[in-house]
Amino acid sequence: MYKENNLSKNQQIIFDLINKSSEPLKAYTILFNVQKKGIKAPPQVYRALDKLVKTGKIHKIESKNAFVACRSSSCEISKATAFSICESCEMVDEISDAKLTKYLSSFSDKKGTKYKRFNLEFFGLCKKCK
Amino acid sequence: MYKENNLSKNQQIIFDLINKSSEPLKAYTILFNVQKKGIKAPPQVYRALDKLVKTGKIHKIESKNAFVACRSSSCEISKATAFSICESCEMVDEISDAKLTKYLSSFSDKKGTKYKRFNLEFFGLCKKCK
DNA sequence: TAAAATTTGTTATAATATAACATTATGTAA
DNA sequence: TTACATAATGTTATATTATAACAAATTTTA
Ligand SMILES: [Zn+2]
Ligand SMILES: [Zn+2]
Ligand SMILES: [Zn+2]
Ligand SMILES: [Zn+2]
Repeated sequence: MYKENNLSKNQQIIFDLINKSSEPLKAYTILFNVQKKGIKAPPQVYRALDKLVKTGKIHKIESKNAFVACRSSSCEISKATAFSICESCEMVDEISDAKLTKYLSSFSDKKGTKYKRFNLEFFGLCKKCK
Repeated sequence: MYKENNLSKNQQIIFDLINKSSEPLKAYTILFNVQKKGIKAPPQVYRALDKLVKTGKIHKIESKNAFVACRSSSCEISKATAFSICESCEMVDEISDAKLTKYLSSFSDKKGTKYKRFNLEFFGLCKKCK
């Protein structure tokens, strides 16, 4: 049962829910929505979320404590994530921009230190809200 | 009493604590440390933190739910924040890099949308931990 | 000095996340 | 196949982070 893809039962249920959602989902929203499928307690949700984040299938929007499915090819197992967040309607889009990714991935600070991962969150108004 | 600077009593107490700290402080760590000064309950801390964030005196490190004093001149009331975060020792430094700020402040996505604010968090190992 | 805006104090509770432990399922290799 | 290791699950309880709601005091503005 677990061989066809690399997700376990709970991971698949939770990924499917996040993946079909048009907006970021919070852990307890997820919990309420999967209780009918037998996932009853917070640790089951958080464990699946942790794994999905680790494998890059989803990302956490840190400023919202919410999760979205990865829609980008350039984030490469979550080493380089960028999002646009609407301050009015809460919409979140993953930004896939090769130049931006390259610029930030190769960024080094004044001491010459390079970083192995970054997360960038842009805030503003989306098209609908402008 | 509130005229000499623009901070109220609780705001000043909490700002002083964060400002002299070498690491990000969490709200309940702050609460514990200011109880001897008469700040006894979470809302008092969170209200001061909200105001300090709004006025740009401190920033929230979203990935850590913790707060640091602003050390940059280029973030201009928190429109453009960037941090380096050590994954080992939890150290956080605010990055002041005019080119980076300019690049991201003028960034527009594929649809031509510009954003009015961003927060960037870099992760890696600091000098001590390498 | 009166009105408005801000800050404070306080209690209770909501929302987010993890610890700890027992059990079951799955992958690997002798 | 059996034995072992690893990963996933189920469950209860609890820790951590954050806000609601309301009353009172302080400060600012006019
Ligand atoms: Zn992605
Ligand atoms: Zn919007
Ligand atoms: Zn700053
Ligand atoms: Zn370090």
